[in-house]
Amino acid sequence: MPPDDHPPRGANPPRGANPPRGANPPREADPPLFALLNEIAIIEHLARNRLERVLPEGLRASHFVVLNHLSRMGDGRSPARIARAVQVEKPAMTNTLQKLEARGLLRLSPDPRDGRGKLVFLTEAGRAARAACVAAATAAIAPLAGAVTEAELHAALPPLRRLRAALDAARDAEEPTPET
Amino acid sequence: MPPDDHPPRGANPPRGANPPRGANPPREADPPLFALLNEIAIIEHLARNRLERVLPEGLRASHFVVLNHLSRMGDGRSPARIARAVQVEKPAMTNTLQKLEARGLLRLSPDPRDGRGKLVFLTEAGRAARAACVAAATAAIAPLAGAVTEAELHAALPPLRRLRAALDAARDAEEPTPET
DNA sequence: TGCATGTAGTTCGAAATCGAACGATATTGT
DNA sequence: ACAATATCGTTCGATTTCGAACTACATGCA
Repeated sequence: MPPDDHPPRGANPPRGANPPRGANPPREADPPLFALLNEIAIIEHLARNRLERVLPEGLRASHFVVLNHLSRMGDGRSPARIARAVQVEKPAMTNTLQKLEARGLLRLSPDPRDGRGKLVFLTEAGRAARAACVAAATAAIAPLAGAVTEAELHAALPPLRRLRAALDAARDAEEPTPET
Repeated sequence: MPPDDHPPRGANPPRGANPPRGANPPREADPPLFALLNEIAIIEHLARNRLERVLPEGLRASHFVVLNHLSRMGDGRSPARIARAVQVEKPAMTNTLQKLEARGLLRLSPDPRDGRGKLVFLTEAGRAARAACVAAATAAIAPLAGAVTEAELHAALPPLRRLRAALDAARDAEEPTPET
């Protein structure tokens, strides 16, 4: 969701000249939840760009997320489970895992308990790459520390977690289409 | 930036059996700013999916953002200016505007004051579509109102705006590579 | 047991986004 | 006036993402 701008007090419809039918003036502001999601969309976009700039060559944010997930939550998990956890669809996870395996950062083995399934394991190179990514990311967001206080972070996190949970719940409650 | 999961207290490395080399256990938690950006990434992802589900057929979040921007900030702006405001690259904006023009939601005319430029104007259908989108989006996020209080929203917004500004500034300060 | 249904991972096609590069026009400096 | 430089919108190629559909295997129920 590429983001919108914030509303400067007096927007400037191009003055002078008259383009076909003329420019129309601005309108009112957004409701607070709208504004919040807007800001979140912008931040996500900027943060992802910044992250991918400092990541090792060719590593994408989605790759880092998988490495980080496996490192933090433990590996030996199935692709489907990882996909659900990091909120991407299965084909995207297939693609991501193939790229990471081609780089030697993880290994896929068949699940001995489920003939359909696979299990994902980090290699040593994978753990090292994850550590390098974390270091790079940490350095990249260090300059932002001055913009927000620790207290604000701790205050903002719980509501955002609730918002996330509500969005998650709202999504799950969308499948049935009972007739009549 | 597809998101990571939150760390449940005792992660469960698949017990029983021994897959090739065995599953490795989880690690420690993330620093708060990390966690915040993580949460933001998840929320953005879920919110965008939810938004696109309720938008009129074929309309994407990026399209809505442009319609909303023009309606709120005033139209008669150049594509490049819109692109900067909503944080997408120029080719993406070209694509978005072409799609919207094909739908008759806006009109592109040459800039009388700049032979290179164009100016973007909303059509009546465009304003109507924007209103419909806003209504749909408002209805879509209504169920989330219970998850976060108005006070929390107002408390969370200023730090996020500062974070956004810091990210924006950090991005601009990345171009020069002065030698020696 | 046998069949229906569900899930795992993959393939396929469509769409969006980005970076790089290009022609056209503006602007700036000398 | 004229060259150097910057900006505008676009095209191109590569990459990612998604939804739908497919095969293979699991699980539940008669």
